[in-house]
Amino acid sequence: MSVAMDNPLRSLIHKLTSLNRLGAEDIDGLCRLPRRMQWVKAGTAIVSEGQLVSECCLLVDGYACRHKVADSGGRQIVSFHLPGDILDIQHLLFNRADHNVQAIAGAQLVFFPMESLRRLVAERPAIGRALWRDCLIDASVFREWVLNVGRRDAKTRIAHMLCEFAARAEAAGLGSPAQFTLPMTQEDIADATGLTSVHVNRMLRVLTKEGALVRSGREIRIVDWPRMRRSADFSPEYLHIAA
Amino acid sequence: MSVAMDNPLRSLIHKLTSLNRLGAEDIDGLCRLPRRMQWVKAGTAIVSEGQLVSECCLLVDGYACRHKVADSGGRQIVSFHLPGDILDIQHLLFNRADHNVQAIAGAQLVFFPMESLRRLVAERPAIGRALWRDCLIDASVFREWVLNVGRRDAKTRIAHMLCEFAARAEAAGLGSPAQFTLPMTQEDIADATGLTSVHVNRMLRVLTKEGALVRSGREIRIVDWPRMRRSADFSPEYLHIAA
DNA sequence: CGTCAAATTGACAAGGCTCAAGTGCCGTGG
DNA sequence: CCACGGCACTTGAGCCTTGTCAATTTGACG
Repeated sequence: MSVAMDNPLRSLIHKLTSLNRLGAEDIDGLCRLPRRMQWVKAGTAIVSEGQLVSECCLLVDGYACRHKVADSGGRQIVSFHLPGDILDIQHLLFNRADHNVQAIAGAQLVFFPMESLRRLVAERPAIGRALWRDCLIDASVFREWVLNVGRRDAKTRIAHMLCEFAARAEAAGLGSPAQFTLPMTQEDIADATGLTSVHVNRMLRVLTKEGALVRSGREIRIVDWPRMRRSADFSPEYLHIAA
Repeated sequence: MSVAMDNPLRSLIHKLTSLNRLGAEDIDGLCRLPRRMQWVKAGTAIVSEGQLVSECCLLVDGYACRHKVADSGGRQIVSFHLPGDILDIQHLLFNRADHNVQAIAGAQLVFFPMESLRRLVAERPAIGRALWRDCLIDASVFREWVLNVGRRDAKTRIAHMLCEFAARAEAAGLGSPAQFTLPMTQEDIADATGLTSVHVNRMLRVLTKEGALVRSGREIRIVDWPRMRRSADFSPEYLHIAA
């Protein structure tokens, strides 16, 4: 089987397998999908709101986010993405993008023709179930973000965002949640939490002074995870990470 | 056919048909699903966070919302629901609820055993597609709410929420978007917009004084829809309402 | 060593919150 | 039919969290 060697799809297969049991034929179908790879540099717009979309984008390496822009010019990041994440599976059933997708750091992407993916989903229901489940998890995370941005104070919001990032990075096999490097600027954190970069900076410093975390540059070390969890009002259930 | 007479499912069939073309057998399958009806009074908890869920709840009449609660005690409504909406389709693939569902006003509900629904989805892919699309629309609405709560000022937020309600009420066949009656209290509006009820009250008055809308009790008349749309930063594309 | 983006810091302004009191509406029971 | 009670809605005053503006420092990299 070409599976184990099929590097660019390894993270995808790992994720889909964790979402729903897949058979050899399912995995084979994924590997046979036509695809093109592309490397993009930090800040590149991958999908733009209003655009007609005919490909599905998988993040293989690096980081990305999805965001919307208000009339006032304010930018709201609605999710961050790690390697293995599918960035726009919603276009399986929508033609037009209702939000933007952007690379945060440099990123390695794989594009699948949406039409082939649709065919594969029709032929292999197990893949459909896995993808559907992925959409439902996305939605659950959005709900938590509405709560985060709507009902938590600045310090808690930022702490929560950091906890989520840590938990998802661990689940994606990127290392311990106790220590990680953020790919995004403080301005990005501000856009994700509905704050300003100035205030994010202040609150990060408070969290540091309180001993919840240690920073050096963008590297974060969470000293006392249970305490951090508490002060972030973070419970990982909404991420629906398989046990 | 029993379809046209099958009153409690009419709004569901209408909605699913608008999401994906359904054949007679699909509709027949829906009508044959075992089901129980229940009427609940205003404020009833329909699903609670953490609960194991084995039924799927359809809102036939009345209004409901989904919400989460922060550590601080703050409640954040993450969506409102109108007749025809499925309140917890995510439990098709999750066992446990990650948020709460609650009736806003009195509501007529239909419950389907989740297991039968799973079987139907497996047998009738067209229904699966319609439901999947419904989930994707939910997710799109959540993204817009993250933007609304994260990056718009109080007045715009509230105006946006009203526009969304009006647009969805019209799509659900409940009347013109220019005139409608809100089922929720100002406290509910506050919990949906991440504000306090006091401030919601003040902003509603400002919107009224500015001539954007006319109120009498909970009845809202939007005088100048294009202007309201503009001051709400509202574009309905994210609702993905079929043309 | 120069450049540029990102991070940091301070002073001040303001949007929205808190607390508190009062009003109006509507259903219920006498 | 009217009095009562409860909930939602209003309104005001003062405070506080967060935003704004602007200057400076730091760090990565050529």
